[in-house]
Amino acid sequence: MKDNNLTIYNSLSRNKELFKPIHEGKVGMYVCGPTVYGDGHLGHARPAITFDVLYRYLNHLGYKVRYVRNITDVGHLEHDADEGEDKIAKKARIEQLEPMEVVQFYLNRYHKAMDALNVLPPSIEPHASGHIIEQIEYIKKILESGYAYESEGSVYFDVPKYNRDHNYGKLSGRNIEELLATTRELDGQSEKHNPADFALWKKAAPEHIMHWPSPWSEGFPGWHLECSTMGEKYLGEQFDIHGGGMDLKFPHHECEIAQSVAHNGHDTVHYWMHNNMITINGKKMGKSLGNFITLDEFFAGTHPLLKQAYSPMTIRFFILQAHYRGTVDFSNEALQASEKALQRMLEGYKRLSNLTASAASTVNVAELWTKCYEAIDDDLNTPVLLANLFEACAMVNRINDGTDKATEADIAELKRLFDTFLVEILGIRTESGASGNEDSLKPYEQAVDLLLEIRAEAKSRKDWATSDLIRNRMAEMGFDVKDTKDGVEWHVRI
RNA sequence: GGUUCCUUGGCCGAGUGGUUAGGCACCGGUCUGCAAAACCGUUUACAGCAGUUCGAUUCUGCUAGGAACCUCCA
Repeated sequence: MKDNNLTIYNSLSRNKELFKPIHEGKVGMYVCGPTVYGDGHLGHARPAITFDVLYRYLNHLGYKVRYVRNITDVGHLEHDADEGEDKIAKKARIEQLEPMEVVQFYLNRYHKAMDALNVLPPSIEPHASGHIIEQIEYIKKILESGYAYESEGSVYFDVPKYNRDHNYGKLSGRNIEELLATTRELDGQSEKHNPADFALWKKAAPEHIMHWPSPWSEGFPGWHLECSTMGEKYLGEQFDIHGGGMDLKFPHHECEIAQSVAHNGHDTVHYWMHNNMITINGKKMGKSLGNFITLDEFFAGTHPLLKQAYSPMTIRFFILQAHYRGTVDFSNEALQASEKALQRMLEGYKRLSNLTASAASTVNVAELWTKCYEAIDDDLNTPVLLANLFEACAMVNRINDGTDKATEADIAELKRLFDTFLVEILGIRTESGASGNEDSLKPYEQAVDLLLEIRAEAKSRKDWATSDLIRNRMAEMGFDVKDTKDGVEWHVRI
């Protein structure tokens, strides 16, 4: 177990706080996952990567982490549908597919994209549809506590009543009393007692495809219930970290807090973390605005707004170059800059293996270690961590050029620095996606070396035409070939 | 209308009451068959106004512009 100096910005206190787990040596974290009725877009990559880095870092520190990320495959009502039709059910009907077929289709694609981005799978990935019984039990208990009421086969959470005993709005900073006072008269005929009330259980309309039996009606669970239920089921009545996008703060997370308090009598989550949005032309990239670019479109370069394809690692690097609590604006220019920056970093990493050791060092590697830990400890300041790693890169290059010297021990420490922070914690892949184990890559590498031998031979005859042909054609295939004073360097662009 | 937040050099993007962010691009030099990379060097900042201060990009207030949430959203 390492010393823990990790500070986390807690949305609840609006301050950076030193991270202290509830149970010594263990961390429970829950992150709101995707609703699987469409392909994941760049915005979905943000929380996945942000909390992947947190997960990786907590593991690095020696914690035993249980990371739960849910799959929403039921329960989100569609606003513009009169009957409160389930989004997944609606899409299924349009496409003449079983709802679960749609879920599975998009879930598989989501997993594939996450894998490409080198996002580690969570410990548990529970589906809302697989926890209907738990959600019904959860509702029963809230009804017993008196903070919910049944109405026309649906069950609603009684926000005004809850707010009299507790503070509804403490996470999002909303003054709910004003809201209650101003909106009360407008909505007299609703089955809700108050417009601010939200559904825990919703009676299904006859044409609604996904529904389950319950004590109140044939229906489906409310919008916010799954996270409270599954979080508690897998992490307990109290756990350490709950993450998600900033757009979920209200009402989703606020409702979660209310549900949990009504259910257990106390708060569940110690640290609330929210990643900011990715914007496009200054506006949030989102499903409802229709201004999103899917991850697959980025990888293939097929969207009209894209000037080229961007590799998954470029996307990951791009996201890590900004702090998770700030917005980050999409543009081809920014992505291209990230692509080049990533290449620079990877070349430095690669060079590390071929450095020549000296008797004494002119570099200070220990200081870099300290600075890297300080950066990640400071509320996951990945841009500063990357800046430090670029400093390490420059160090490697200077040692390579002979402008600086390093002992064998320092070179090993430098290598360990990259392996720890770049590979293990930031999750940057340093090898191209070529699949297969080391042994199966051997023939391929030998073939490349052979090709470059022929080129070297051509060069020695000053046959520039042949030499450049090989280099140019290889560049088209995705190889970078560079002549250095010590020979040729090559790698596959990631 | 309510709540919260943002405005940094050509672009992206950190950070701080006085001292280098970093990346990309640009320019000059070294190296090179050419290129690329690398190294050395140079250049371009903190929206505007007022205040607090010995000193503010950093604190306070106002103005302008922009965003998120208040409805499904990562």
